Parts: sequence; structure tokens; C-alpha cells
Amino acid sequence: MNEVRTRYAPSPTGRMHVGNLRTALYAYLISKHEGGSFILRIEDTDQERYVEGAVEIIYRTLQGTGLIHDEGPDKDGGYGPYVQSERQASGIYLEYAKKLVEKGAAYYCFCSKDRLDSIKNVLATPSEDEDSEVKEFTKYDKHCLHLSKAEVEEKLAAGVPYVIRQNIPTEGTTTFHDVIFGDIAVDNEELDDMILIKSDGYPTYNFANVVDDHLMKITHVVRGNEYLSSTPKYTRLYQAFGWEEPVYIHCPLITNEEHKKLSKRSGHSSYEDLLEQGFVSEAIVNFVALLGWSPSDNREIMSLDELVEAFDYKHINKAPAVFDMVKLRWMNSEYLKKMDDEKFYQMALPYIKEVIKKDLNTRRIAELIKTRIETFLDIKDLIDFFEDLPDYDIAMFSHKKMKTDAASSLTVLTELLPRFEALNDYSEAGIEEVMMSYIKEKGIKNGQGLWPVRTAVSGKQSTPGGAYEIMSILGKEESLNRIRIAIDKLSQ
RNA sequence: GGCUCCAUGGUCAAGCGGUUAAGACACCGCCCUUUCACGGCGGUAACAGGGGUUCGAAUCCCCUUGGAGUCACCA
Repeated sequence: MNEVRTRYAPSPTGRMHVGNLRTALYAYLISKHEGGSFILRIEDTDQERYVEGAVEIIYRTLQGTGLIHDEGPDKDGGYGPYVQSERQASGIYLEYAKKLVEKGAAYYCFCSKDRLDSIKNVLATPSEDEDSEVKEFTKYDKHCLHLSKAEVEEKLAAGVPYVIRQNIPTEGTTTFHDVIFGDIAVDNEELDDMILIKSDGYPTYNFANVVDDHLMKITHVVRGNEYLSSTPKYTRLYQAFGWEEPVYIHCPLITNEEHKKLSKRSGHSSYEDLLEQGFVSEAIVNFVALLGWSPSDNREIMSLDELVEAFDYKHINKAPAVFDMVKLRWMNSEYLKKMDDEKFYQMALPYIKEVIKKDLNTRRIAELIKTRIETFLDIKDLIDFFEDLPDYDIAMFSHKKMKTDAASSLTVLTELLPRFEALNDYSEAGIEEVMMSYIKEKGIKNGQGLWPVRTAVSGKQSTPGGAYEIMSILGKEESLNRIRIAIDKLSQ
């Protein structure tokens, strides 16, 4: 068997959508599982949609996710160029399109926009629903197919704008095979004579894709399920050229909570958006890998290497998968918990510093929040009390389980305050010693003694860390000040 | 609307003719615990419906229903 070659062929139109990310990931996994090559090809045949900087985003995303390509614009593997606009400059697409014209599998078309509009079919759409849009479709009527060779030459010579269309028979069926979906047959009658070369001379995605996949010796075409319905047209192209078709792997769609295909419009769903939402790259990749596939041993937390090892494209699901942000959050928390302390500290620090302006022990704070957050964005609300004591109600001091109320808390705080004031070793251990000896002396429950203190110094009922940790981090002056404030409040 | 595809708990997802129908997230409860969290234990919850085929159907076939995708000089 030949080397497995897969490609990721994005068009540079913005951030990388998670659906595309998964497609890229699967393409990567399929080739790497077999020790093959993963190729990056930039499909920039639509100059109008081209977004400045989008290519850099693609590189950054591939780099960040670890999907390292073996060939691409920046890594020549002998099949370049890897950017379609550069390829088109050499005229290869037009050249191949002309071959098809010679074979009768394609033809020149000179129809104007107006004429095309005139053959548009409008579907009777129930307009009762406000949000129902008018749907229409055009099936080209092969008007220009019947132009004689002389007529074509004449128009070309006169400089009449043209496109080149694929000539699809009106009878018979076209069948292709997909690894996941099996054999799919479509009546040729259903297939439109799609445009291969646009009037600006650029190839359409459909055509460039087929030509390039063949020229770059791509063995497995991995793409989204939305291409399933246009695949028969590609099959006809391969057949017309006499080329061997690649193995097709159409991935199931990733949908939103409404079970609709994720789109750029749904916002929050690109790789970079997720990073901004406080997720780590490894978790995103891991999560996305499991949308539509699962390993035979049921593992869920898997590194990229483990995915490469275990991936088997024959077990990809058919049904679309909902992108569940809640589960992603869980998975992210798993990665955070497993992360070594130093790395976690470095990653969390910017988020901590956003809230903590004072000179506090941020390293200790990071340790305390590590198992309590799902994304880095959770940090803010968790630690803001360190910076400023929130305005709280004395009802905070009442807790049934801890057997505390305002009165008991006042007593505890008042009795404890002088002991803290006398304490020189204001470390967690030092503070703990003071409190434990107090609790033992008074014969009260731990909670009864500790709860009021933590509440006093944090203004909250629940915090990362307990009384010792918070007091030690805040320092003697600030924490005792907060206890005095609490005593004040409770005395009124 | 045509065409194509899909259908196991709320979500992801095992299963590929014989199982008490896994597991994970979420949710609920209990334990641990100075709070919360982490961790541990347990629980609620599914084969869309109807016909076949078969000794036997979540698994195979058909129909219905539901959902999705697609129908551009966008990819």
C-alpha cells in the first residue's frame, strides 16, 4: 500500500472553526496513525473572501494544537506550490479544464448573470413562518453546451467573459463510496453543471480541490459531511480525467445545542475563541476528537499521541454530534488539575493579576484555585475578595451545620483577635496553631471556631482555601483589620 | 420543495442477532471535609413508532415520523 497522505485545505477567511479543527485533526490522525504525511494547502481561490492575516491564524492554530504538517507553503515536499492562488498563476487549473473540454466533459459558458437569474426556480415556500426564507435553486439548462466550436472560438476571440462548466449527463446515476457512509448513488439528473473555472480565471473550490488532491497524491480525503451531496460531481471529474478516486471520509457534522450546523455566526466556536474563554489547547483537541469518535477502550482523557495511536477512522460515527460546552468545561478542568504546578501558575498568573493588584502570594493563590476552576475565566470571581473585602451581610456568619450564628461568631472573633495580634509567626502553620489551641481550650467544634474567621477575612461563605491560608496570604495587618470590621458589624 | 444522509438517556457514546443495554458529562443523594471544590460511593434517565425476517432483534429489511445537510462565478 502507498503512503497515506491526507491534507487539511482551509480557505483563509478567519479563525479556525471547531468543525474545521476536527476535520484537520482527523486528517492528521489518519495519516499519522499509518505513519503517513499530513499536508497543508491553502485554498484562497476566492479573492473576495480573503481575510488579511488569516493564513497566520491557520499556522498558529496548527502549531498550538500540535497538528504539525509535513508539507505546506512553508515546507516544500515536492508537490508545491501549496497555495492555490500561486498554483492558478501557473495556469494549471485552466489547462486541466481545457482537457475536460476536449473530452466533452466540460464546456464554455457565456451566459450572463441576468440569463442565469431568469432560469432560477423559486420553491413554493410556506411564508406563514416569519423566519422562513425564500428558497430557490438554479439548475443550469446547458444552454451553452450546444454552441458550435466556431461559435465558441468567436466569442473567446471577442473577449466575451466566460466560465467553464462541467458537463454532466442527464441520465444514469453516479455512485461513490465513503468509508463511513458506504455507497451513495445519485441520479445524474440531480447534478448541476457546476462551474469549474470562474470568469475571473480562478478555479472554483470544487475543481481546484480535485485537481490538487490528485496532483498532490492525496490518498484519503477527509472533509465535513456537508460535502457529501456534492461528491458525485467530484466522482464524475475523477472519472472524466481517468484518475483514481481517493478514499472518502466524510465526518459527521458538529452542531450547536439546537442541532444546527455550527457556523461562524454562532460566535464562540473557533479555536481562538475557546482559548480566550480560558480553555487549554490540549483539552480542546481532546474534546473535539471525541465528537464523532471514541476509542475501543473508552478512554476519554487522551493526549494527541495517544489519539494517533488509537485512532481508527472506520469507527467514526454517522450521526451529528452536539458541541457540549459543559463537557468541554469538565474536560478542561481535568487538564488543569493534571497540569504541573509551575505551568499552571504561569498560565493562571495573568488572570490572577487582572484581579490582584496588591503584592500578595500569587503562587499560593494559584495552588488554592487549581482544583476549583474549569476555565481560567473562573478565576476572577473566585479570588476577588483578596483584593477588596466585599460588602457582606452578617447573615453570612450563620451556618446550621457549623453551628454558628452572629452571636457565637462575635464571641469567637473577639476572643481570637488578641491572640492573632500577639502572633509573630503569621504563617499558615502559625495561624493554625493559634486557632487549634483556642478551639481545644474552649472545647468547641472546628467549624465553630474556623467558620467565623474565614467569613470575616473573606466576606464570603465559600472560598478557595480556609482561614489559615487566606489570613496568611492577606498578611497580618489586612486580615486583622478585616476581623475588626467583622466585630464591628456583629456588635451593632 | 427535490436530492442525500442520520436516528441508543438532556449531551457525548459502547453495542455490530442472544448483554441485567457499558462508560463519561450534567443532575440528585451519601461519605470525606473548617466552607466550596477535589476525591470516593450510589441513584434517576435511552434503543422514535409500526410492520416484517428470525427460535431470538437496539442490532437485518420496509414504511411512517422526526432531525440534519445540500441545491452559488463560497468554500
